[in-house]
Amino acid sequence: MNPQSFKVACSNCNLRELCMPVDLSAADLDRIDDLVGTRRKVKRGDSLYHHGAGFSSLYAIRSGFFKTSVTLEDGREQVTGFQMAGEIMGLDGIVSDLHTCDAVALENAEVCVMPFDKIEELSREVSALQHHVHKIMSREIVREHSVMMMLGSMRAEERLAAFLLNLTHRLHARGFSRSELVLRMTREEIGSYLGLKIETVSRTFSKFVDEGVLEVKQKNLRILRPDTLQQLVNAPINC
Amino acid sequence: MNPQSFKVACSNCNLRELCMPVDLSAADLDRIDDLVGTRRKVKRGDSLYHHGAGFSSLYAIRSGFFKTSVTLEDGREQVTGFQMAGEIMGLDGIVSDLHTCDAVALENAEVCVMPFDKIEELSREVSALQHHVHKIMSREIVREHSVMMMLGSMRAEERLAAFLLNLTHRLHARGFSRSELVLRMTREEIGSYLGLKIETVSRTFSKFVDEGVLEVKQKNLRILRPDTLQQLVNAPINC
DNA sequence: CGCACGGTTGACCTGTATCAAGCCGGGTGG
DNA sequence: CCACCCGGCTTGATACAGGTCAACCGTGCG
Repeated sequence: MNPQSFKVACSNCNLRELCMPVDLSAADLDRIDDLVGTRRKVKRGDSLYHHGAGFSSLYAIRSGFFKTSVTLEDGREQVTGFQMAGEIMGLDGIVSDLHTCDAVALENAEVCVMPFDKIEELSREVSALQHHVHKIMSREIVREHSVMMMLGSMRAEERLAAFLLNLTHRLHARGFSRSELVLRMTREEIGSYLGLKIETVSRTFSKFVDEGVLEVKQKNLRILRPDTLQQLVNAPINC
Repeated sequence: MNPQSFKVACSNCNLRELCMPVDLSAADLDRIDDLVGTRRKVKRGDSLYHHGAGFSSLYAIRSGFFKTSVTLEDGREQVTGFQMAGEIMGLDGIVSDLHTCDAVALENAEVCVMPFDKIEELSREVSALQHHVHKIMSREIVREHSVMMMLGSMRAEERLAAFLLNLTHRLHARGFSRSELVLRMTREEIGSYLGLKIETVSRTFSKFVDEGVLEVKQKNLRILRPDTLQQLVNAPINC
């Protein structure tokens, strides 16, 4: 087999529109193909990087599903996000050249490794890429604002509703169903992300089922009444 | 008076080491002086920008104190941060060219207005600036992780302790006392930031006073036993 | 002087945590 | 192929941190 066929190339990657700028000239696209040095497979349960490790690259998820988390000295873990295909990981490492969170694969995954010095170098020459990098970081900041809103100002039901809507929204953008999904994380990980204990997550799922909003069969969910979830997210406090 | 004396210049700004790269050549420093188009004064209570407004610039705080917040449709406000001299605001606007949060001055303030297209242009030529911008955004992401940890996994006392240590840490970096500080925000704003109600914030302050950890006289605080606060948090303070 | 606003404190309530028991489904080994 | 086990999940009973409601206080300003 021709070794060329193994060449990593963004230009023919079907996730390109998710992780790369859209309006590139053919010449720029060619150069961007060089961004991805290698690919890396990560087995379910293994970590892509962990806190304290040196930072050198950003990672674009080609397939699979990750969680990122930070940990307190006493062992308390806070899940800071769940990442899926087309999303970029590793931004936390830029500021101090050390990763500050852990990234663990929740299912077998493959990522494109993009050395950050290469990204910076190419960004200086391709302004569309430069702006794209800025947007990715800004998007992450804005996402975290909404997590802060969830954690600081919402009740358990509202947090879970917001979480489910966010997941389906992102899955739908990747061609999956709007109403059916498979959770890749445990109830405990959902709880950590939402600032809730596992029992509360479970009870809230059950409540949604009782109300006919959701069908739950282990990790398989079907959203029967997305409108009800949506109302919960921006509902007045005493409903 | 010579109009030159009014020229905005980072090169002779005493906050430069806080908001600009440290190791610039004289030539690069010259160019960076052009980044700041204008300065803008913001009166206490006024907003620097608000959600929905178009994005065009980042802002470096020269003096004063700000809060940033996001708001739910039903009016619930979540304070996402407090910003002081030398810190950069406006990063939330990059992703969609619209601001998604409000920035309100908690005391009369002055900011340096840095048009973002200029920042990008100059970043392409001065790699130290480019990397600095990346670091600022990454730092904000990491900061928000620790807020998520606070909101998701800490109890009221721990949150307030973490908040106070973070504030004094940043104030100390600006030459202020490690143990005495003046709160520029209300108890309600602290509560919003920490995901607590005003009564809980007040009670927790009182508890710290009872325990001899803190002296509180309205907005004036004196930290008597920083070690006790540190133990409560048992985590390194980032940012 | 008196009002208004931010803050404190007390009494009580409730949403979520905690503790505990049991269930379910998938994997393993006999 | 079944029995068992184990990890993830659910459910119930109870506890408690923090929320809610309400009264009051202190300071600063008109």
